[in-house]
Amino acid sequence: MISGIRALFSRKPKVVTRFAPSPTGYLHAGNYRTAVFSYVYARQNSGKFILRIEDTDTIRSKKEYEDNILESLAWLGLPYDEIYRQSQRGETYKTYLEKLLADGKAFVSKEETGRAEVIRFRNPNKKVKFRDLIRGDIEFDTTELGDFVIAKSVTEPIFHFAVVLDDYLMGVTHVVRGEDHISNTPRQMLIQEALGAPAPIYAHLPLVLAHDRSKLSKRHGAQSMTHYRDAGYLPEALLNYMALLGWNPGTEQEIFDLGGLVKAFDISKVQKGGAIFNEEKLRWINKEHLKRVSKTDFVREAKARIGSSDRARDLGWNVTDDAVLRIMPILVERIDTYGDIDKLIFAQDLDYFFSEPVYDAVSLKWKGEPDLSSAKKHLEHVRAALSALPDKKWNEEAIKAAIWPYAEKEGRGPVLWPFRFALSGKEKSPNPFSLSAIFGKETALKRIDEALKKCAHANTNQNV
RNA sequence: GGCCCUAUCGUCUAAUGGUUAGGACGGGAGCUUCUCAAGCUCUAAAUCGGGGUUCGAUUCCCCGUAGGGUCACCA
Repeated sequence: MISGIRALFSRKPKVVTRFAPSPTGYLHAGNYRTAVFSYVYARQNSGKFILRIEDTDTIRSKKEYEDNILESLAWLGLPYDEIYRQSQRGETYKTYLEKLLADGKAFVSKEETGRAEVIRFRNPNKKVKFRDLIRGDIEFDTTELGDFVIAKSVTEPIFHFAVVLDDYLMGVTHVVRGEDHISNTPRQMLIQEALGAPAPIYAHLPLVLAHDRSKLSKRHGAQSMTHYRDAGYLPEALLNYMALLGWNPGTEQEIFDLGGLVKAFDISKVQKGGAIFNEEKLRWINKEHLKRVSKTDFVREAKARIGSSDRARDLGWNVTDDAVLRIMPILVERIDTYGDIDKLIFAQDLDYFFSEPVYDAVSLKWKGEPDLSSAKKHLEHVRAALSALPDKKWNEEAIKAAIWPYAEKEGRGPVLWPFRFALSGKEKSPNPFSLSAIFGKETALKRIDEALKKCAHANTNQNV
């Protein structure tokens, strides 16, 4: 009773998970997904999420990698409640290592290779079993492990020892990690027992695979998360995609935000087999999230990309918030990621929004027509119809209504092609009604006038 | 090789002892406002093999096979 009340007041979370990357490489899809599942599991149980930098390998650990991991997690929106670095916990490891030595549960061993002395664990040689949240019961015979090494010296613990002690001391209740750790689990449980620590609940996630079905790793097919950021992916799309890789809600819903994920996630429904990372699907999910991005966010990002492009500089574009906002619908339907905006710019598909089109008069000619007389006639009609349209009715629907009956009568191609070409100067572009609406009446009419001038000019030249 | 894990369309997956084995991405075809994009509709595409158990197995069991992981004084 009393202890129950005390527990109530100490507000100790009943679930504590951790993400424990070693800073020996950038954060990539494989370890990111482990972080996602670990984080979501903690959140949905009102638990605590710990970030622990496992930098006991002083030779391979690098500050730049730690920075990359922290930066990626911040961008992806997975805040941790506590952070630890194993390199700062030397005293703690020393204390417990000495205790194990004193208890005879570990011993200093003379070596023939490597360094002269290391600390080995005295293996009780027994069977250990545990119930994995994802895979069910797993049993190992630890005899084959021998007296394995747990530290190079009392001040230099290695992975297995540091992990077990830290999880114990930090109160980690659920260890969510990759399947590649399944075979590490028995020896870690042996260390727990020697330390008198309770065994946490394990959940071994299936691996994220490269295209050849081998484990995704830094040197094998994995891109850093910051790479996806720089390529213009949305963090919420990465979160959504990675959550779906190895898990699904059992419904047909595929688009989730973090809150939805926390609600729907069920660790027992996590897949057992590994899953290949598929960028095509990621792109699709990114587009779905892009459609939901606020105008403000979209304009900020798109404006930055367009404004800083070589094309904008070379052609002297005036890239304003308003201009970007007007072309937002066109952009959204043409891109999967913000990075695709750069491709549109490079392909010169945005030129006509920011500068006057450049083209030859002959391009105005609809296919199969002998000369520009038809184009000229239709453009004149279109110009008159548009010019008669009041300013306040200058929107896509009204513009279409003003032109459509005429196009139906005269032929859509012969009318619409020169109309659109006059506005964009491109073989491929959005339809002339959208373009007119975006450009505004003055610019639209001016461009048609320019096209008409080209027609006249071409005819004159022909006559001479 | 030892130990461990896994096995449904190309990919991510749903279903569960009884379904025409469902969805999504990608592919193909068609429709839509000239071109493009987007959208919509349709379509091809899967239960690794062999034994059981069962009236009936994709589902349960066994054996193969395949793939993966792990066997460090890395994590």
